[in-house]
Amino acid sequence: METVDRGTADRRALKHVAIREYVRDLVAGCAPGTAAPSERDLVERFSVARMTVRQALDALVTEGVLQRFPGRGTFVAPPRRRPSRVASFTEDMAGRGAVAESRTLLAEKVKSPAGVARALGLVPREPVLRWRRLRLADGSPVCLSDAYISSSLVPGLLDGPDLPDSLYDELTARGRRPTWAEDSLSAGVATPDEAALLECPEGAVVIRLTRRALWEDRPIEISRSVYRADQHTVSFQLGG
Amino acid sequence: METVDRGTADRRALKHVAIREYVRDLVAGCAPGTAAPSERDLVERFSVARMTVRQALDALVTEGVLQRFPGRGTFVAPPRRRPSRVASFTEDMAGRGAVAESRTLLAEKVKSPAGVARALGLVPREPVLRWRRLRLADGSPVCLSDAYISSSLVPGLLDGPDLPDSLYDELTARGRRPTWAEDSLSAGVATPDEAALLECPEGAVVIRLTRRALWEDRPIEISRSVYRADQHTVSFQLGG
DNA sequence: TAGTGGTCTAGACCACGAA
DNA sequence: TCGTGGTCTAGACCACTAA
Repeated sequence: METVDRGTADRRALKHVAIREYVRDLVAGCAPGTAAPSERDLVERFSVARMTVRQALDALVTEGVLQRFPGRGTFVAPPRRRPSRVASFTEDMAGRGAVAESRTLLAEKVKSPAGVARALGLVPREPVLRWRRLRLADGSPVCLSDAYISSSLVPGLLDGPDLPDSLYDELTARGRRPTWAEDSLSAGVATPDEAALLECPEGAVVIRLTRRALWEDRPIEISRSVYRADQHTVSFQLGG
Repeated sequence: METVDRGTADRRALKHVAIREYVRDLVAGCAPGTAAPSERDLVERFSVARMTVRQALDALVTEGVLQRFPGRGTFVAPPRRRPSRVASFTEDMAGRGAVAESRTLLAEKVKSPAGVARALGLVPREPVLRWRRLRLADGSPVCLSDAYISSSLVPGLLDGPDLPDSLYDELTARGRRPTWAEDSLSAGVATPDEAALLECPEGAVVIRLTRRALWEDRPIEISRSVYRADQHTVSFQLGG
């Protein structure tokens, strides 16, 4: 077979990407079960080989946007139930229709305590950022959080004149948003200090949540949070 | 181009599947970073077109078994961090190295209460299975669970002479294992009844967990469980 | 029977990485 | 420079579904 194509790698003009995005737009907002264009339709419309169309549709099928039925056609897939993503307090509150605020109690570079160093995979006493905050939803205290952040991955995070509003927004902006996390949850009662800050009775039931978050398999944040149990429920979705 | 191939759909002999499984076996147990055969090697070995090899490798890349690096080659991928799967109490305990047991307190077909009917997507008063159990780990009481199961999806589940050991094993055997679930978690104190069964002081801190589990987008189980907080921590993994 | 997706061929040129 | 993966062509036959 003779030369067919310069490789089409003219950059920024990948055909399968163009087709994929065309179809994505086309079916955006369509009800599940709506028919997508057939592969041969797309071949004609874009004047490409069928393999190219299939490459485009394969991506959408893998993403869960489309579903193929041999002999029938390609259709908009029903929305996929997904396991929970790693969410920040701010996002968690937004999902509940509340506005998150926080009051910084402590923001400093410290020598990592042994437990923190182990969890973050650092040498003990290696500097880490510690950020302790009281977190509020619609103005009332919900949770007390104490986060240790691996400073080598986000240099200068707490150095600016203003502290970031949201840790995860800041990590996202730096391309360091956690890609995976493990949350461990237990219940107990508030200590006097916790009670004072959370404005609840000493001995009130609280939920304690420890998070270990990784970015690309590298530990980036470990935090302990204490929630007033009378004002908070933790929900999460599990995959099949 | 003339006829090349009978379609190869001779059944049970899909080339890309054969190649995929060959490569999967080849790299099974290999350390992350180990080189996989190059695409052109596989083309020669199997005497197929390169597109066919790519189809095979695409599947393994999507699965997270392999990673491709343009210009370098294809390599065994590092193990992927995954979000939590829907686990049963039995599996949860096994993961902690404990043996799960249970004592059935109630197993009956009842008219669904309004709340349960709503959660399971049933008509109120439509029959559902109710299964209330005390659950133990290595012999000591850990949790009290009360599950409602949509009987139309698993007819006769509690009718046999013996009750199943594990609800999820039984659902799995019937091809009805939940594919997705949402767990909601709160904390509180034990009621006198709960305290008696869990063998803990009245007023002890407990974790309350509600699960709504779906099989193929259809609600199949809703349950409420009460855990002794002094003996239990709930962990879950979140995806990126 | 016509149309759909599933599989496959036998080439091609490209950009990129390592030597 | 050579080998790798990334992209693409212009066809082909198959099984399956719906009319």
